[in-house]
Amino acid sequence: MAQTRAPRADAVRNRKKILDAAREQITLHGPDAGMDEIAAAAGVAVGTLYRHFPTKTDLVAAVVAEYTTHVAEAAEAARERLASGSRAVDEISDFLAHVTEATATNHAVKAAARTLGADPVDRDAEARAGAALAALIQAGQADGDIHQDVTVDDIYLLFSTAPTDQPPAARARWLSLVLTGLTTHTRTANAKPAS
Amino acid sequence: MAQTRAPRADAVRNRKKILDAAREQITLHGPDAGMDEIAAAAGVAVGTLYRHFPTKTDLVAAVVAEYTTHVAEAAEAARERLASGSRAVDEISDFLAHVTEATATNHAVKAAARTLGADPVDRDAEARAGAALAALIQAGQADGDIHQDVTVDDIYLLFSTAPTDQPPAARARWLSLVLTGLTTHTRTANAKPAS
DNA sequence: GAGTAAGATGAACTTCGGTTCACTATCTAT
DNA sequence: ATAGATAGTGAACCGAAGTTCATCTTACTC
Repeated sequence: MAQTRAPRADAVRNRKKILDAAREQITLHGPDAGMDEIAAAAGVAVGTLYRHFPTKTDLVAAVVAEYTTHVAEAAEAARERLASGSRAVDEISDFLAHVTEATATNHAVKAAARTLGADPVDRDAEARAGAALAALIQAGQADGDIHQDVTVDDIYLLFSTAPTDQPPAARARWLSLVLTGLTTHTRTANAKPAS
Repeated sequence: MAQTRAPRADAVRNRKKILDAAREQITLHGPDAGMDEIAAAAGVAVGTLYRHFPTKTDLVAAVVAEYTTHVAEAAEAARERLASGSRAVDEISDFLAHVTEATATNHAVKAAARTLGADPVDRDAEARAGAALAALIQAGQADGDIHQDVTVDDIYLLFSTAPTDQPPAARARWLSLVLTGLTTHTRTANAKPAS
């Protein structure tokens, strides 16, 4: 049952070009980025775009999936680092800072995803991220740095609303305020974690 | 220079009907709510709608303005209550809970405002809300309930991203988490303020 | 190096929703 | 009661953006 033969080389190349262009254009011009614009940016005709992604919704979903995978990998990397003796709170702080940044960049992309139908998020990647995050939280609680009642859902809840269209300074402040609610540290301690 | 004579009675009536219908339809069907739909819901023809609001953006802006005014009034009412001996933290908590609720309801409206051009927010109402909020924060800090470094901008920053499409329980949890970052209280104290 | 299936092209089509405007109805000042 | 401005009506207009498809190209197979 090995029927579907390998995709053509140029098809693979184009798929990547389209995905990159889509991310870039949507980030730049918001959900209003037209299929024509994206195609042009990718150096491809509209028809090609539709061969790879039958609908605009599918295209955006694919872009979001890339992002989700990225977050999952970051979470798992943070957990790995625990083995090297790093402190869980610090890893969580860094991870969340990273996610906040990434989310800010992908602001428009996620907005576009909402505008169309919020879609089949990559369940697998989401699960991996959740597992890694749970381990980090547990470690942090064992250290006495994270409030006992904090759950993975809390993190999701807070970061699903991370400010995206604010300047970097505001985003940093937001992160600081939110972390105060999760950790047992005072605000200054958050800003300058023991090195 | 008293030239513009009083608007006709039916015009005033229709304006209100349109505003109500717009809020309702946008809340219901999101930013996609068509001008035709809104007009129909208001029991009016499209043309009438355009007489009152030359563009869809203007219409949405007007709806948002109503909301802003509402928030400003709530903030001022909270400040008034300080005179009656109520505690500032509690007033702030209640106010923020109220805003979170109101924002959840107006979720789609604000989304619509973004989709079109984020607009001339009612500067006056915003200023009034800011002044009232500043007074509340100051009082809370004097009581020792609110962290010294908290500012009005912090509140704006946090609540500009209040979760809107989450179920009530999640919104309550979110509020609790965020308040922990603002007050000197522990989480349980927030949930059950001294009566 | 043919032959052929997979892929690419882009002009044209369709849909959809905001907006217009010539016309009619209604209110209000005299 | 009447005039005339003010407001309301809704079919038609228009442009934008997603999507299709008949045709041409190109990469892989034997």
